[in-house]
Amino acid sequence: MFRGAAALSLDDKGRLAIPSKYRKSLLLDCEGQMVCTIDIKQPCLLLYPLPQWQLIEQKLTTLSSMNPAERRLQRLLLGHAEDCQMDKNGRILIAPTLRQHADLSKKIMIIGQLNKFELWSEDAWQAQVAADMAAEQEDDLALSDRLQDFSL
Amino acid sequence: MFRGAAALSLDDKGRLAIPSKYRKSLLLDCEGQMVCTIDIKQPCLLLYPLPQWQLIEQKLTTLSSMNPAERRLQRLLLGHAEDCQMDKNGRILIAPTLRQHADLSKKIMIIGQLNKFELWSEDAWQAQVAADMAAEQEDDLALSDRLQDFSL
DNA sequence: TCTAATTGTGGGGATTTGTGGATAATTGTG
DNA sequence: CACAATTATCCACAAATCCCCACAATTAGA
Repeated sequence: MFRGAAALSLDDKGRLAIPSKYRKSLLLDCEGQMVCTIDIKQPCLLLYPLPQWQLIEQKLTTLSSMNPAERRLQRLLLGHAEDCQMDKNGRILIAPTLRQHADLSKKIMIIGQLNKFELWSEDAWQAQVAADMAAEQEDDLALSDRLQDFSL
Repeated sequence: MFRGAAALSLDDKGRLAIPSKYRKSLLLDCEGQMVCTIDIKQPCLLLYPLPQWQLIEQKLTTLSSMNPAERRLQRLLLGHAEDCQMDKNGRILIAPTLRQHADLSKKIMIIGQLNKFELWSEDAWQAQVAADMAAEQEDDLALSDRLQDFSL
């Protein structure tokens, strides 16, 4: 499972070097084959090892194409999904369309989130963290059931 | 289970020597592998032996990435989680980002908290203790159900 | 009180990693 | 079929990281 954040940079060709601590497990899990798509709630990209992505695809097929919200989710996720193959140096190429969605320029953050990575522009990530921290400081009167009993 | 507080110092490279009374059990439990992340309510860091951390990760996987509050918790905890491996001298390296979050400079407190440690700057720790003591002096009109029945 | 052992601290050097650029291969197009 | 444009592979340098050794300080024991 992936965790942690790392700063790295997109080069002129749009290549992104995966931090070496993740490379070994990616080669084992999926021989470097990944799928990148957009996040529908935040200005970031989601990067899945192929097996993890296939689970998502399965779930998506169970959604009804009659329900507009579910249909929309399918269209957004599948429509933006791009195959990414790690090269011999542990780098992947991010398609221009995707780069645009997350406003990725030179300075990038890659964030491990268990079954996937999130890709953020450095500025957007810092803004997000600040916003998240601020939200956590407030008294959450209506915490979800799952969070009520969450102990760290 | 860990308890007690100890003062120690970060060296120039950001390394922290774990007090020797904890080292043996850490080597047994997890061969010195730990995970450090931020505390979302307080300016301190949380340091878990790997097995303890994995329990947290399991709980995090049950949360929905559609619910904003649950997603926020995942992002903050996982996004700031760093692997820490004790070196031959019983030291761990604290990443710069984490140091910054808890405002850690030279003088540090490490606090045993059962399944984890807390890392505080010495100043912040003393302020926190004072604040906690003051809070306990007040009449707590709205004690939680669990505290109502708590006897020491 | 002196010695020995353990713990805390500092620093040098080898290795790995991230990044940029050059060359080779492949694809698409006229 | 040839040429251009894009993509992949390889190489090299610089920077950061890790690993090991050495010394100081403290504690414990004789």
